[in-house]
Amino acid sequence: MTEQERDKDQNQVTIKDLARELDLSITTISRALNGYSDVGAKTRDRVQKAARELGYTPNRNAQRLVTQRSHSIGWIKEDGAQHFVDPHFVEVFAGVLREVKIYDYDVVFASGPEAELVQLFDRYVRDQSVDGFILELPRPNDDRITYLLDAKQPFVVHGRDERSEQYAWVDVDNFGMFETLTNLMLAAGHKKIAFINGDEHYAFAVERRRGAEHAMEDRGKAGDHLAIYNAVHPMVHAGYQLTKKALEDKEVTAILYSSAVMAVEGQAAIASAGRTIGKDVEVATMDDELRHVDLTSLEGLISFVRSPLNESGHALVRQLMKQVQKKGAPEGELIPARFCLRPSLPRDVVPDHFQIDD
Amino acid sequence: MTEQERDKDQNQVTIKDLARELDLSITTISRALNGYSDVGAKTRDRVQKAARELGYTPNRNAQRLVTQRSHSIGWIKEDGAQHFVDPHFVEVFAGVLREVKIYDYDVVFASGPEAELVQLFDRYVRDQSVDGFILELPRPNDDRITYLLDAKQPFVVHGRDERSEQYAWVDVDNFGMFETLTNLMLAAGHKKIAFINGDEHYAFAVERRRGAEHAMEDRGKAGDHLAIYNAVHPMVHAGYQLTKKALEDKEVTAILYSSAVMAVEGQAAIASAGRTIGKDVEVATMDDELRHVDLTSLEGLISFVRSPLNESGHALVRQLMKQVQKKGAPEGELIPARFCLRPSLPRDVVPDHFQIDD
DNA sequence: TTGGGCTTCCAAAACGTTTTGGTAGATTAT
DNA sequence: ATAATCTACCAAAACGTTTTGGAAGCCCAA
Repeated sequence: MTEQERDKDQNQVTIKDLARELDLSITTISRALNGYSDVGAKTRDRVQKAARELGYTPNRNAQRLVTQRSHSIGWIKEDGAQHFVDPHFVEVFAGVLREVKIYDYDVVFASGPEAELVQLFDRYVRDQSVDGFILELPRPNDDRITYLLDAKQPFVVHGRDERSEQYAWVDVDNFGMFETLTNLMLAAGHKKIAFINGDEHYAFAVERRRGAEHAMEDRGKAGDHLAIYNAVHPMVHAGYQLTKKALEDKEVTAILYSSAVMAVEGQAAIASAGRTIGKDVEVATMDDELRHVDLTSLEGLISFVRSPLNESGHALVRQLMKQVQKKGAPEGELIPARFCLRPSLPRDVVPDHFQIDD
Repeated sequence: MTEQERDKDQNQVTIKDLARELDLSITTISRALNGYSDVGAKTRDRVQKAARELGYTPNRNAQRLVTQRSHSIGWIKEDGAQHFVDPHFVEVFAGVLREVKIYDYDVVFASGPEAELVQLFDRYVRDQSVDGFILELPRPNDDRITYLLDAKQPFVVHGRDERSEQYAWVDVDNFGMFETLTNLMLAAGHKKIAFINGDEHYAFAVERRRGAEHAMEDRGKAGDHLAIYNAVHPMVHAGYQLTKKALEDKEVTAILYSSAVMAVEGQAAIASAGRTIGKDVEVATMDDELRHVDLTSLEGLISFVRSPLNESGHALVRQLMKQVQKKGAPEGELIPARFCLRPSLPRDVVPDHFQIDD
């Protein structure tokens, strides 16, 4: 075996090699590479140059052991859950992966049956193989949150439950967004509104319904009506089917969608009901800016509330890192939303904390 | 701070604690826990009992350092690629996550721009933070494969390129499946066949086309015709659109789909063209058994080639683990496919290496 | 001259395991 | 009785870092 082959095979160059090469102590090498001030400028440069030339990369496993930091965050998901294949999840995932690189962190991903989820978290905690956790789609009184709070582990939730004071979360203003969309439709004179919502098994969908209902109570006049339809797994083409159903009521003149995927599907149902978007029927949808959903066919015809899930992914990592690096207490972060409204809808109904794109 | 709180906070119980508690050496503890034969049966039991009771969990970071094994595999994906949100990817992902648990391995996931992918692999290799890699959708003469072969790292590819002799891969018989489907249609007397294929930017789609074409050359008679349509990003509802286009040729009586997603979408286009599935037009599709695609509406009406992507995920891990644990050389693995055929199609056309479900 | 304060370096301990190369004592074979 | 083998244990080294607690040399002020 030649020297080169050995190099390539495994013999990583270590801090000790650098020390020998430069005739310095390993302490000095370490501190030079980590930019401490107690090493002279010229030796620092010498060390860094040598490190570059010899292709030194610190061994993460040694660092992990001594610093008690893994430089990894854990993302544990329920196995077999339908939301695993949800395009929304993948979008957040992509955002997270992009953001962790800034902190030089890795993401370790795992899944398990719902009943073993807490055990799984516990193993990662005791393992010390991650420094914190991301979790999503909290349920009421979520086991996982209880465990992590108790174990005093850094974590961040995408969404929130009733204990949201106690931990870091990232969420959008689900209530406010759909309250406002409903108000917009009412203000534009629509009396019967259909709301094609998601599965109310999840907190975000409940919040959205509550927001819409609150607007009806608040601003709706006698005779105004809100009809809610839920897309429940494993309904296929729920957007199409539910729109069709909604339009059986001929008096419905406005439709709200909880997801752009459904809005796109609804388009065909509206057409086949003999209605015309933007004329017979006013449409608005939540738009998470999913990459694989092309909305160009709807651009200009309907209104949007935009809040990119990518951003949520970034925010999740930032909130988690803040805790891991002990640079701040856990806090909630609301991802802003932008309203892109058709001219037919009155701007002044939108509260100030939302942005309006024109 | 009470004792309990300290416990909960961080003070993990180590092997040293067990040694002190049981008045044994740490060597013996270690060997007892790892089931070596040079420790007596009763001490072994004592140690394991104590470990359980004190809640001992070996520190992975220490193990990683000393064993030079990370017990993790790396999965690095191109950032911003459309296939990130592909439901097919998520299905394989879920399969991988389920299988790694058997080996007590973790998955670390990362993404990066295409141009930096090889660098990223290199960092993980030099880091020693993973023991091997999974990669997918190889391109001709793929950089990543070149790098990993050169670095002598264990890895496994989902799909294959022209160097498939040199590394481990998991794939389905794309060529054979579509050759057979085409033969089936020809044998049933169809003269004009439409093939709604995927994006031929990827090797699997090219293979499928080649398989179909090969059948035409081999078995087709004069006047037989194969029309190929490719779903290319960012086409929306490609299944619907391409089917519509395909049926403009009234002589087309058979349609093959490269993906069940498109077959479901095609259903509506077939209906709106005034044709009836199973009567006017014979349909067959590849079915990767995606969880979120409901095929019940097509059951019995069309034929399927089934090859669950979950299985591919499992096989990927098995092939990789074999290398990591030095239990075998890299080899290719073909995931079997099952044909579920309508009665109108002749069984005897299907080669023996495919299974037929009846 | 003495002592204090910088600057620049380093030896050694520590992180928590696994593994190597034993040894002491009991058992068996000669 | 002695040698060989087997059983059950252990001390110490190793993995590759970071961090602690100096120390040596220098400059400057008193």
